Amino acid sequence: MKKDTTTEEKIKEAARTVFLTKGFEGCSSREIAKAAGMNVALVNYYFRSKSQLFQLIFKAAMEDFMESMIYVFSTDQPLEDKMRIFIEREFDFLAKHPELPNFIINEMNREEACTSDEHSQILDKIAETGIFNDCQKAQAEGKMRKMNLISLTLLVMSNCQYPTMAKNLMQSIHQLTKEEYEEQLVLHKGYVTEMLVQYLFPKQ
Amino acid sequence: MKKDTTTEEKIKEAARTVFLTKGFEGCSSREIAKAAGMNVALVNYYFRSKSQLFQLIFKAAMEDFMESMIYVFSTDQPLEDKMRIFIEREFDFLAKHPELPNFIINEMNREEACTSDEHSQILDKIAETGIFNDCQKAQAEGKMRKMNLISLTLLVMSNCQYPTMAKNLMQSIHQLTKEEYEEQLVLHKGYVTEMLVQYLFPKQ
DNA sequence: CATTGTTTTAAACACTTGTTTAATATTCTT
DNA sequence: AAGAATATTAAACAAGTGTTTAAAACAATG
Repeated sequence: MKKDTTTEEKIKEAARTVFLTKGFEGCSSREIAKAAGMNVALVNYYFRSKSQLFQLIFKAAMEDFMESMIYVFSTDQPLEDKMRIFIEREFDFLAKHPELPNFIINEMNREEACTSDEHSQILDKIAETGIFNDCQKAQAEGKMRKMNLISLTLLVMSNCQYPTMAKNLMQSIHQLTKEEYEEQLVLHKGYVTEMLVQYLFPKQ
Repeated sequence: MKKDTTTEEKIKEAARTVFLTKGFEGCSSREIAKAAGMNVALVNYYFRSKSQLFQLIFKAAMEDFMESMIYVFSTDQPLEDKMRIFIEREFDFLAKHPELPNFIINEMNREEACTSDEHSQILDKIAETGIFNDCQKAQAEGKMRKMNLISLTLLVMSNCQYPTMAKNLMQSIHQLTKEEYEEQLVLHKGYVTEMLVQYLFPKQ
């Protein structure tokens, strides 16, 4: 009978934390095995190679990365409210998974990174929520600033993700403790929300 | 007599390009030597160790990273114009050095990264331009939205740097060629300028 | 030219890397 | 309980890692 958490899953969990904090090149198979309390050979026994294990983790991370967006977009609310809730949730999510954006962006920059074909389906999933249609409709009605999808996502992602990504840099520059910066993030979330909503949904 | 570009400099140049594109962990001493057309031993002959060479490169990169800001801030112009010019220059600079922000943020996240003490002087250098005083004055006069320095820098850096950092991710998601994304960046620069100026310097 | 000091090289060092192997332990099936 | 299938281990593999060494090539100085 299989244990409650199988060896395979233990390795996968350990691999996730190690890969996400150190990156593919920044860690060794033995480090992952050690973190899982397992023998090195077991890593390859279950996942054939470090690369294959990594691709598994990366794919899952990418889905986590996108999941929180999808939910909000699917709800039935005014666009402006959706934006507010999305930012709120995104900051919350990133507070819990602060390594995710750096991890994904870095590994996308590696040469051996996964082919680009797979990631276009992300957009499809988001499109399924109807958010993009809503935006186009709002733009046609003059309720939303006219802007293509790329810039729209860029504006939102920039302001939500960068503050988490640059945590150590900002702490170092401004001489802040971990706690002080986390407080700052809460404050910043307010500015970001206000700024984006004002700019994307101009009044009068 | 010393050659026009000494061996030492050749290695330093090669190290810069290799480190910036692949990161400290992503490359080997031999790779750097090869890129410089030199023997491995020479790297350590001139720089003692991979780590010491890296710290040299990192420090220089950090200064490049900050340089473009300083200049604009030192000029004698209205704050709003400074902001516009800064964003313009920052996008230009990042188009020429797209690896810089990712490099710095990543290496800051490594455990063995340089101590945080050194980086606080960055803020001092920026402070010397008087930009922060100008901001406080403008805020006191009601010409600029009240906001602490951290959020102010975060807003600007987020919107300038993230679009470059997430280049591969965005290209992949939106199925864009390198050239298409670069065009998009020019367009996006306009949105960012408009949004930040409107939000930071509200009219009426 | 001989003798310095400096620069460059090939080779070696000990160690870590990803991966495989062959033996052992454990679990499952009958 | 016996045998087959699966899971786990320690050990080994070749290749690559950062770094050092000792000898060679070079340049400068007397």
